[in-house]
Amino acid sequence: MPIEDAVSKYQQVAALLRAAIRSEEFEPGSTLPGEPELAERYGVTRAVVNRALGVLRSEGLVRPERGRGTTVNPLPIIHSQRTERQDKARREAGQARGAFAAELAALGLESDTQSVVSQEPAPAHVAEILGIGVGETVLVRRRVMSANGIPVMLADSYFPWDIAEGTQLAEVETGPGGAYSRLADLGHGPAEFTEEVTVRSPVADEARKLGMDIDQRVYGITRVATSAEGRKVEVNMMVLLAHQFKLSYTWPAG
Amino acid sequence: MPIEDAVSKYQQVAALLRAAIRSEEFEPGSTLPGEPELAERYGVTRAVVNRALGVLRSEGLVRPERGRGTTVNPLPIIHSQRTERQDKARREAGQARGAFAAELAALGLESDTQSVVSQEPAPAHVAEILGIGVGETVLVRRRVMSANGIPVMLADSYFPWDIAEGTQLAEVETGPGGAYSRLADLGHGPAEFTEEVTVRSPVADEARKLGMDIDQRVYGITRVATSAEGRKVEVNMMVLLAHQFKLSYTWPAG
DNA sequence: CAGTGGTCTAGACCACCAC
DNA sequence: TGGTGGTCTAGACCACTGC
Repeated sequence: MPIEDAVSKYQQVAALLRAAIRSEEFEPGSTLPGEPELAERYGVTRAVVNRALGVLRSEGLVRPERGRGTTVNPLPIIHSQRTERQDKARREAGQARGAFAAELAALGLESDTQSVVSQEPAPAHVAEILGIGVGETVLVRRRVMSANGIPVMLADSYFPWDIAEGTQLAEVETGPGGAYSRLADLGHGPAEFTEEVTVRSPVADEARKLGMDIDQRVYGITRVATSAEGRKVEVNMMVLLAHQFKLSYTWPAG
Repeated sequence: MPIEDAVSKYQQVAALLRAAIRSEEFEPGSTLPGEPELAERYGVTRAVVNRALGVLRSEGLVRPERGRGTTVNPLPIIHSQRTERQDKARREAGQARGAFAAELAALGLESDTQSVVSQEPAPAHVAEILGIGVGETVLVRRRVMSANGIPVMLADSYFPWDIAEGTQLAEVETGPGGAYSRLADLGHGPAEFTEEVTVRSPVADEARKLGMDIDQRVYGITRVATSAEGRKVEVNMMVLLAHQFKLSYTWPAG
């Protein structure tokens, strides 16, 4: 029995289970023994096991479900190349769906994107960035991206209405090269990108859409695309499961 | 009494306390009422209040301390301009301590950096990136950065020994413009940077150095600086309190 | 229906801090 | 020494799943 003092029991149980998962004693996608059995195995009460599993759950290692048991996260960490996405999208024009699909394919994962396009009044954050009035019309493209059927990312893009109106940006399929190629066709090709990254708890709506637990964390990423003329031509507000992504950025020395 | 069903009590208590903190009913730096008092106020047991505070603690909103009470996080979110740090450092050559100090000054915070320089065998990650053998000598600069006396960030920089040996890089004070200026003086000025960002639980050592709770999260950022000749001239492994930082990146369209 | 995990209570013991 | 938060037990009830 490796259960000692000085560190709390639930932390020790969490560490043991974490090690068992990392060593693939419990394989990705498999189901752990029930909490009562684990409690007996480690000589603690079920409350302690439950709390230990809560730690692993918050880290995204396991997903406990009432009635079904606790399963090990089947997905590997996705490496998202933030500064190469737009390039890739262009290079692969006509081929796959773009950067997200390519990044998943590199891991042997299936990708899926559900898109909804609509015309809406601009929310305050977006209006401020785009330099328009709150409530003025914008084009919104909302996407839910999944890996092997598991939703891992939300992305809501906002375009100024005077640019997007009546163009292919307002269609579900944006065509070869994606939205940035259409912006370029329209004379508003992005020349510079900015991303702001925070880590936070999900709001209820995000947790529901991503099928995640409230004690897990998300990246909130806001990307702004600026044209050569200095106009903000897109605001993309993304929400990613924090434990599921590695982000990488490359830039030249200033 | 706004305590209802459908959502768990501890989540409701957490939401009420979160709202009270955000509305500055409890000001930054102030101490909350004790758990027994909060339990009575909300009509729940102390266990529920304790768990609710655990939620806020994991979000970095409060810091409960045994014997002392629970205080509200006194620090605002620090906006870290990742792609402008090197520029700034050069611009302000001779003035303040560089990007970190400038970012804190913008928020009216005091900055402090504790540095230790040593000569060590290269750990595996670092050796692989620098293209040297594991255990070969590297110069290591370890820093603990604090805001208003509270440690918020660790940064360990590794330099190839053949570049750094006997230079000002091996001194505690790197001089005007910082380490990157010295690399440039030595003919190894960085031409490109890459940062990889993950979010994870802190290891015990990191949690101790940062005075944080184990259920909070850190950014793990690995920055690699590459010279014009394509040589990796620095690896900087950073650990930042995740709830305390917003990261921003700017880059030109490819 | 039996088994799962989620939550809560009541009570307890402890380490720690300030006085 | 009294108050703080951290943890644990024992037991209970519940929502949910799958048979």
